[in-house]
Amino acid sequence: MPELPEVETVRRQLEREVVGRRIKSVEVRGTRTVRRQSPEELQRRLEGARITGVERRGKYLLVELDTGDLLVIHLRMSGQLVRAAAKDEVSKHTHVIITFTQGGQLHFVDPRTFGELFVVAADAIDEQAPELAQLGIDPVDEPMSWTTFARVLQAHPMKLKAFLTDQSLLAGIGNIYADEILFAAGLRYDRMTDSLSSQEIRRLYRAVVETLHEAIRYGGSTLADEQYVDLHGRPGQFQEHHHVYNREHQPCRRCRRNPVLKTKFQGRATYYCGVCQV
DNA sequence: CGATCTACCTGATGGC
DNA sequence: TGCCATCAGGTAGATC
Repeated sequence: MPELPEVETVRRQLEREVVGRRIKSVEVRGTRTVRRQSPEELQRRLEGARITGVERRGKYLLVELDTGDLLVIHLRMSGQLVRAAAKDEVSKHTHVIITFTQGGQLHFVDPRTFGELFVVAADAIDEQAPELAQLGIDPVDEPMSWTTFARVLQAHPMKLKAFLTDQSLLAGIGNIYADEILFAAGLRYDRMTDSLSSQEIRRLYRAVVETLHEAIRYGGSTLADEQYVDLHGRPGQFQEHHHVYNREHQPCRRCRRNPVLKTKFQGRATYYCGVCQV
């Protein structure tokens, strides 16, 4: 589900909706969502804390607390953060309910239960959450020059889609946006990183930055299963602007003649135009 | 070291 | 209808 644009959409909404609020109580249901520490520890460290900010690194959300702790949230495939009222009915797959002292709740909903919440001390995050320390450059949060991009690209010979989705090199790009970025750059998913001309490197760099920002502008992508909705339960709109993802057999939006092709790469569906991408 | 697979889950969909 | 296989935005860990 959520990749950088969806997580960033939720981050911006959280910034408006929950910063300044104090956590009154935390209810953990089920055993999978809070698995790195006991639910009791998570509750103890959250209850009474005031939220001071919401940051994002790649696909991770970092909710900053006035206690010096961070609430780290990863939505994985099917996680959602949804605002709710105490009187609202709690859906079947709601695994964590955070209630604020001023009223209102935040629900963590996740049918597939791959998503995760945990609390760490902000100053111990690198030791206690090594997966965060390993993240590469976030192309939206940490704008980089195209020469920096080129250096990272050329230092790691691999196929372009593997490069784009490697969270330790660039943080935040997943299966949808890798395909959309490669289409925008006019490059095939299986081109090698070290085979690109400097013009192609610049095209890819521009495509990374522009595609992600454009997707954020449209509130991210929601597919037919509606696994991604924003804080207010609303779907994104960027799927209407996809050029290749989920468009197998439909005409390429650039050349308007050739059908979008679908193949499998690294076990994932991969969409591309066999003519416009070289 | 990289690549390839498998596991973690529920639910939707399509073929028979 | 039902049953079974396949697939879905992600990532970590095992194995080769």
